Formats: sequence, structure tokens, C-alpha cells
Amino acid sequence: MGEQKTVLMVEDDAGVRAPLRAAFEAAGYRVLEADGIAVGLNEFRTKEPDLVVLDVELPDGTGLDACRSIRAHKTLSKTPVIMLTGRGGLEQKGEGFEAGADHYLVKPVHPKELLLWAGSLLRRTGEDAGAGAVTAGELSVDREAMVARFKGEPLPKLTVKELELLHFLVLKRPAVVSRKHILSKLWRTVAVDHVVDTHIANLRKKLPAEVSDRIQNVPGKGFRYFG
Amino acid sequence: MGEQKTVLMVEDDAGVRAPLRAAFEAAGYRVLEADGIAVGLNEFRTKEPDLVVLDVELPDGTGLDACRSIRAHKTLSKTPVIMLTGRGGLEQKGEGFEAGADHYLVKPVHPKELLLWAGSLLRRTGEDAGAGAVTAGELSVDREAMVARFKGEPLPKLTVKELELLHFLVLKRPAVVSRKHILSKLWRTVAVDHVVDTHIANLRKKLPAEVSDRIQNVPGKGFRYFG
DNA sequence: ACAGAGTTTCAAGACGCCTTCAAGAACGCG
DNA sequence: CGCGTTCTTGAAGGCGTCTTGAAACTCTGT
Repeated sequence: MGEQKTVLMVEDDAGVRAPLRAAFEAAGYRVLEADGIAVGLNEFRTKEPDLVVLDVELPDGTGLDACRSIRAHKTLSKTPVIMLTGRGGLEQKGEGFEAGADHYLVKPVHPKELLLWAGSLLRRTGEDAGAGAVTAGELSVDREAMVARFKGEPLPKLTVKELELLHFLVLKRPAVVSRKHILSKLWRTVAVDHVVDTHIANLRKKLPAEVSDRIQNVPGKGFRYFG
Repeated sequence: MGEQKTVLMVEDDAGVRAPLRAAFEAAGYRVLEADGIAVGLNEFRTKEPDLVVLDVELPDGTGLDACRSIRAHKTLSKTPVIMLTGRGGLEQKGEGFEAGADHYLVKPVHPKELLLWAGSLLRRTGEDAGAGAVTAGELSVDREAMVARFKGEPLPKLTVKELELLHFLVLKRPAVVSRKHILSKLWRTVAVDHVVDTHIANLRKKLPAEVSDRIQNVPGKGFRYFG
């Protein structure tokens, strides 16, 4: 049950997007939207969604090309892609699969059906990072329950941002992650790098010394959880 | 959850039945077959399958009527039904849902797709079934008997929505569930996210402090039962 | 020792989110 | 059909969180 997956929906028709977005959110997904290929691919690279829903006909190009771009990406090439096409698009089906789509749906799309395939594809690609609980020694950070525990005891009143930040650091440990990387993954709105510092500071203040000592700064590079 | 599910397939064309049967069996299902409505309904009543796959066009009547018969059954009315129709049956889709079908597939049916839906529908009803009684420490919420107890004592006058809400939170504990997720599971009609807040408030007011303290809010995320 | 870049701390303002209250609408029961 | 309960919606209020800015501090290389 690794929830809180992120899905990127590239679709120019807001009338199509809205119900699908609602369905995804109701199922616990986080939804990113883009109305064109340019924006879509940019979102894809920066937010690294777990799944992409791609319309074939877009204002600035075809979804097929976008799909190929995704497949050509160095590290994110195996992200599942679901293509959406207009009526009678069956002929394009072969073309869609050729471009590397994992599945093809013909409009009008039933939200439930899309959800079903999304779940199936995500299950197939494996329950990798991003969701459940991560642990590091006596520390565990559960993003689903939104609780962090140390030696089994829940840590007091961490805010959402603080917990997500801690989760991310522990998840990537012992790697050093840059402020910009953190921002792109955990922040929806754009903000200055400095906000990360403040949250790091608040975190360290709330955590027991044994844990806060492990949140380390690497000058010029970023932060890491070491331990 | 590891038990074998039984699926009843009502379909007169053996050429259609065979591959679907093979797929179901390969997936671990037990398969019953019927080539007409009369036989089908009889099998349904006696064998009580967990799922029914129903062709719309049968020698002795239409699958729509059969579906209505199933829905009219006293104890088995909530058995999931998947309808199969010939090409161009899109117009019948509405009719099919109206008859009470949970889903509609157009032939030719992809075995994998059918399997996907079967799994989904069974999971759904499985969750509802698991909705007997849940407990968390001294608290028990019985959705079947529609009563909640704390330290053995029945809690006073909880409304249906309040009890279902409490049940859901306890069921998912300690995970945080979003308002949208709650709405999609407990509400048939669409409503604003805010209704959840009101019911949460009413719930907390009626519950003893020990319990209401455990119904916690996570800003921007949703609610959880913690404890 | 000094200068500079980068980090940490502190405090205050802005914003979003949750909670509460109240009233209208829908529902079920008699 | 009418009444009471339950559900839904709206608006106001308050609290907590997030963000930002400035200043103090540390470290490093000169």
C-alpha cells in the first residue's frame, strides 16, 4: 500500500482533466498538471512523477513524441506512461505502443478505468521509493501515518514539511542532497533555497541530539542524513 | 485474503468462454460456467460466486434482466457483476449500468483487462466485507451492528455518517487519509471537502476525550486515528 | 589575522488551514 | 403529509505553519 504516488497529467482540455484529477486525488494520488508538451516535459524532469498520463493531441506537438522523450531520459525512462486518444484512435494504438506507451485508452475515459490501469502499472514497476516508511537505525519516518519515531516513541509535533524533509533525507541517506533538489521534490510553490535551512534548523531543534547530530551539512553541496 | 474466489461466467459462446476461463484459472480463480440465463441464475443461487461475468446477449434472454435478478436477490445483491457486450455496444453502456452492472466491457475482451477489473471489484467488496467490526485499544466500531463501544460501553447516538467515518479512520489507522479519499469511500453523492470537517467536529463533540484526542488532523493532508 | 562565502539562528509577518457556529436543505419516520 | 433528525453549506474567527529577512557565526583560503 505505498500511497501518495505522483501522477503527471499532460492534457490541454480542462474539461477532461478535472474529473480525472478528482479521481486520482480521491484515490490518494498527488496530481501535477500540464497543458502542453513543453511544460509537461519540464514538470516530468523536475518533479519526477511516478506515472504519466499523456494526451496524444496537444497544442504544441504530439504525445507520441513526448513519450519518446520520456523513454529517452537517462534515469526516468522506465516511468509508466498511459496514452489518451480521441475516438477511433485504434489505428494509432500500434503507433502508441511503438512510442513506448505502457497502455492506451480511448476517450471518453472512465476515471475508474484509468485509475485501475494506473494502479496496475505502478504495482508492476514495483513499490519503490517515495511512499511508505523509511528507517535508519532506531529512527523510522512514516510518511503514510505522518509520524516519526525514535526508539519506538513518536516524536512530538513535527510539522508536515519537517517530517517530509526528514523522510527525504533518510530516504536518500547517506547521499548528500542539494537544496534545489529538495525544493523540487517537496515544494509545490517556488521558494528561495534558504527556506530549507530554516526547516532544517527547526527540525534539529525538535529532535533528540542523537538524531539531530546525524543531519549534517556539506558546505556548498547540501544536506545529508548520516548514520 | 488468500482464499480462492469463485467466478461465474454466463456466456453461450464457448469460443469466448475458453480463453477467459483459462485466464481466470491461471490467476487462481475457481470458474463456473453457464450458457444461458436460467442455468446461470440457478448456479448463482446455489453456488454463490464472488463475481459474475455476464454476456448481454444470451439464448434465453438478455443479461440485463439477469443482472436485475441478481440485484433483486435478498442476500447476494451486492455481488459484483461485469457485463460483456458486442462491438458498438457503447449505447448499451448506460443501460448496463442502469441494470446494476459494476462494469461494462466491449468484446473482444482482453483476458488481462477482465482480470484487472475482476480483481478491482473483488477488492472493493472485500474492503466492505472487512467492514464488520474494527477495534483500536478500548474502542470498537461495528459497522454491521452500527454501534461503537468504548471500554465495552456503547457510545451514545452516533449518526450513520459519524459512525462510518470513525470506522474508516480506525480501519486505516494510523495512516492519514485525505478528505477526498474519505469522500470517495463513504459518500455516494459528491460533496465539498468541508463536509468531512463538520462531521469530524460533531464526532469529537460526542466522543469521550480519550477517544476524540486520537482523532487528529494533519494540516494539508487529512485526518488519522492515532492510538 | 582578515575577508568572503556559506551556514545557523532569531524574530516577525503573511498566509493557509482548521475549527466553530449557525442556518438552510434533504431525508426518514410516523 | 408533517415533523424531527441528520446532512450539507457558508462565513467568521483563530491558530499554527510557512516564508522571508537580517544578523551572528563558522570555516576556509589568502
